[in-house]
Amino acid sequence: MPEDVSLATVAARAGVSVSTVSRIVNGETRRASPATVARVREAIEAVGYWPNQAGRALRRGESQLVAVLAANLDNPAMATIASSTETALREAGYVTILCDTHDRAELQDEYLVAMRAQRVRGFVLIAAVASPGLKEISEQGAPIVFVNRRNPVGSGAFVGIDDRAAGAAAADHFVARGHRRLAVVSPREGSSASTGRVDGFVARLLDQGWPGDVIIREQGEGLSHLQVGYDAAARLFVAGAMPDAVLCVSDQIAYGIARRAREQSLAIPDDCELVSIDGTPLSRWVAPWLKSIEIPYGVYGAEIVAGLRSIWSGEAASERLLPIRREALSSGTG
Amino acid sequence: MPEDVSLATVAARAGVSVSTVSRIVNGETRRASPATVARVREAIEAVGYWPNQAGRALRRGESQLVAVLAANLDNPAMATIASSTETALREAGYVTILCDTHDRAELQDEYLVAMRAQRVRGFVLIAAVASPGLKEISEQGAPIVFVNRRNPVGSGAFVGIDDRAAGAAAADHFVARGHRRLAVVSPREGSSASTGRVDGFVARLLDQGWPGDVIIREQGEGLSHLQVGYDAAARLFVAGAMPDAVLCVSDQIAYGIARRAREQSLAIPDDCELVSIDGTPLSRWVAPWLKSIEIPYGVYGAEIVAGLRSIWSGEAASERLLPIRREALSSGTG
DNA sequence: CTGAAAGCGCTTACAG
DNA sequence: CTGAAAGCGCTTACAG
Repeated sequence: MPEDVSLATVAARAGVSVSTVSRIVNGETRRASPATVARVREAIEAVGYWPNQAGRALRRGESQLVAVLAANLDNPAMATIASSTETALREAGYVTILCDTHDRAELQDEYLVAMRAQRVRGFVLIAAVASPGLKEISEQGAPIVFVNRRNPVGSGAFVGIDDRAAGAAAADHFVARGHRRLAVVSPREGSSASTGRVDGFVARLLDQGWPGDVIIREQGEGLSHLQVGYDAAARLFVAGAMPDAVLCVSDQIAYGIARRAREQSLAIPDDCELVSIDGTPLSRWVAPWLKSIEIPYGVYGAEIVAGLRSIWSGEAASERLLPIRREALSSGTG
Repeated sequence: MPEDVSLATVAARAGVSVSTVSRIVNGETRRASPATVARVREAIEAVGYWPNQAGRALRRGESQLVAVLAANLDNPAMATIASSTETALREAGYVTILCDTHDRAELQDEYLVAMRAQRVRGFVLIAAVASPGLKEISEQGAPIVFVNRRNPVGSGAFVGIDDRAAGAAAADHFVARGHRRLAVVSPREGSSASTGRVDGFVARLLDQGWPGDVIIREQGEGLSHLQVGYDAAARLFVAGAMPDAVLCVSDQIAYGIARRAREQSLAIPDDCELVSIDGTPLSRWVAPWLKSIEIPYGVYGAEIVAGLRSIWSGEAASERLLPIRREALSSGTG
């Protein structure tokens, strides 16, 4: 095991005090003689010194840890966001503690408490669920950035897309393609993201004078969006009432619908066009028939870090809406 | 922000010393009077005390942090392992620091150094790459569990499957199905897992007297296994030399091959059967044509924690080979 | 330009 | 049954 090398070890070897070593380690080299700096650096190298972060955290009263709580890492979109956040945090000098809440309120609270005990510098909540603990810490003003789903029990900094605009874009696409019977599928327990997308979709159609009864709003049950789509499609794909086109609020819902379509020998996209608001890279490989309004997951990390920084510097909670990409709508197989 | 409540706060409120509070917090209640315990517990509750982990780590000389370095969280199998590890560690009282090394040696080393500075209690390396830093810490005897890929620069505890046996099982399956022209696709830069699977597959066929020249060993280039499969399939799918069946060392390779097949209007599995060694849950949804030898990712977490524990208790590095499931081979569409 | 000293919050022998 | 004290490794005013 790595022997523990402390400031004192380095100081002894370099023949200086720990204060001096500490300053040099922290980059305060200008008020030390070049000779001392060199000697100390040599000693650091020689003994393989790395600052003990526990000591530093204790003294400074804060760690470099940031807690990222994700609802479900088995969801590729969530995993991609988590990964891009982790990368951006590392580049900014922070260390990511990742927690998978499995979309469960108690687990989320358990993590919130544990992370507080770690004195984390901030929280990133990817698809947060409502919970007493969340309410408490968000009211206390803990530094939290909400991702994809807005704070379900209050307000706060947010990183995501303009969900209503994305829904409206899908509506425009379907209208342009001449579809007549439209549906939208979302999970029964709707997050702010889901409801925003559905609402934007429906509102745009109503605005254009569509009769409400040709817009099917189907909701699905299930632990995963895969299941949600599969469940909803069972009610959607009934003879004589097939929709021409379906908006799926996520890629995984589209996968679930497609599975049901296969089982019922329906052809996607010939019998029914599917469009999602998501567009994860994986879809291009496993679901070439899926058209998507793309969410720029790759840049989430940077925005999330920017959000944390703005909170740390005392600015008001910001709302960062990233631009969606509609190019993939016009290409593809459909 | 959460005010910092320390042992001293609790002690003052309960009218006892910090020593007493500390003992009670740590469950050493038997040598304290019931009245005191009750008073302290009330005080803890009242002020919302949670032990500062930095203080505890500093004093104890070790944290409850465990570093999990994964090569690529965008790979669903890796994300699933990471998530199951995180869950198992939490249940065992540890906190997971997750790092995505993007399969890059320098990044892996950067993380290794940073995690050492955090005084993590152990490392979990999912698909480790060879790097100088890894060589150093593994030689120093740091507590490391290698997952899926064995230590590329030495030895150490391992959690994974019997790769050769899995390859052999695929061979048996193809033979039983009466296929004549067989192929196996793996990444060019092979990990211990890939090469083991390929070797086991080929060895079993040679054992049974197959001529070596009807076994195609194709390797693909690419950052992801998706790309690897897509690349390899370009050379595999040539008129007049089509294989009857292809073993893919991962699901993602199969997805890549399937994409190429679609582009060339080949029917999977009618023109060519695909079998993978992986069997992630997602495949059942997006690739129903894929048969798999299933790796039990769900139980990896528990085994990894068991591996860490055995290292901590001073036992010799263990090799934990989890049972593969072959049931999915005989079902499915193919 | 450099060092002695205090103190962050915790745990743990030790004394009583 | 309980408390005073030391010390984990660090940073930072303060003194020189």
